[in-house]
Amino acid sequence: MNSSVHHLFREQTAGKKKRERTRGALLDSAISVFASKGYAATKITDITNHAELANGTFYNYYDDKDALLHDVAIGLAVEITSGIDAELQALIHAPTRVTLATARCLQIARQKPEWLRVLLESLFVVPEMQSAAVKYLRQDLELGIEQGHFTIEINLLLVNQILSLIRTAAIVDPQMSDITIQRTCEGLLRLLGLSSKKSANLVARVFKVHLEHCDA
Amino acid sequence: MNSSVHHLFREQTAGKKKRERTRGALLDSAISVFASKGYAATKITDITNHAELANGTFYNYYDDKDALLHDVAIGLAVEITSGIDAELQALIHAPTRVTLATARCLQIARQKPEWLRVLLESLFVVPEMQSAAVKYLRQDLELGIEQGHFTIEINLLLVNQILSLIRTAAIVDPQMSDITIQRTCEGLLRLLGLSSKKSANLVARVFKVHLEHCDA
DNA sequence: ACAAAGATTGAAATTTCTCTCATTTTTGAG
DNA sequence: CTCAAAAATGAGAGAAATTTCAATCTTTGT
Repeated sequence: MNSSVHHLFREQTAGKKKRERTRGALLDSAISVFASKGYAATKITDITNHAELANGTFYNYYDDKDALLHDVAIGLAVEITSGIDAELQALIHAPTRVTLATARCLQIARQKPEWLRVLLESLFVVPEMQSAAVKYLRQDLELGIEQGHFTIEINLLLVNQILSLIRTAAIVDPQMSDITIQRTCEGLLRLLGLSSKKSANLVARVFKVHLEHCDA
Repeated sequence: MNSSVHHLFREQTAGKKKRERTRGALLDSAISVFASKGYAATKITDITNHAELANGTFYNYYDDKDALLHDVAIGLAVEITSGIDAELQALIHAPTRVTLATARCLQIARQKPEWLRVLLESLFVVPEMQSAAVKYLRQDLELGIEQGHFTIEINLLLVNQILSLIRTAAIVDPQMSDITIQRTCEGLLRLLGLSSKKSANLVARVFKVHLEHCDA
């Protein structure tokens, strides 16, 4: 049906024993089904059908849907952040770091729309997702304040406001066009205290330098 | 159990015929139950029990939960916006209008936490809520651009970003303390292009002039 | 006060999932 | 290839909701 569907977990478990491969199939199917029907509306049999497994097989691996979402979310988070983290290594300018991280995150959402949708749902079901996101962000925010770029106070509300801008992009424009990514980055920088002009300039520059060969 | 529960719809239908009064009871109970258990987890019988009606009575009024949420959301939206709208009549300074509207909206969320929680859930189930919110906001955004205060481009993404800041306040701080309201207003103004300093000053001023006798 | 229309009731049929487990099939180490 | 262990199966019991509807009660206009 959709040749662009990715199989993160099946790839990760390709060479391993049957048990791990089946688990991978369940996790990949969970991503597809959670993304298309929403977590709440998903039934266990939706997932096992999609994975072409018997309904009972699910219970050899997980106690319930929540436990499955937990593993899916952790897996996705590790996959996404490890790549972005590596790319940011050399960057010391906090606004650039934040912009690039956000843009990369949203670009992944374009290539793999299901991933971000599932991750965003997991924020409210898997508590450790929230705190992991907060931890990552806070470092760059502190850096930006030290550097004098961000003229705001760091608090839990602000961090959640930032996450909500990313969430909003995914909801308003599931296709995640370049313009949506840029506007989201600009909005984020304005939220952190940069002027409209500086935000627009920085986003333009970051796209030119780091993202020009990555268009949809 | 909770003397602070409001009965918007029962009040609205007090003098009317039985049919309308029962509908009002269902709507008020729906607000309570949706807010306390969440929309997805709410069963029809939760609502009829809360309204002290037989389970079958629900089906004399609505086909399903969605139809009920629709009526609840419309009713709440009208109630909230009409009050705020009246207060904003005389104000012509767009940033002040936006700040005051946001602050009032969040103050209502403090007094009637159930209302905002239900409204926010409805944004993704009742499509016309989204467009109604957009219509209201857009006027003030255009005004602010004309006045030279907002240095942004109006688009669907921006409007949803604004709504998401309000949503975030409700999620992060359900108590809706004054500090959360202020930070949300400030973040909103920064998102619209005001500097951190101007945002903080304006919010302080608006709270002093319009909101000083309204503390929790 | 009366009766027809309108509204409510709650037991029971129906639907929809979850979860178990005895049985069958597959796997992979020797 | 063999066979014990591992994994998968899917029918069905059980739990939890939804929905229907014939019977009953309440309202309201006259």
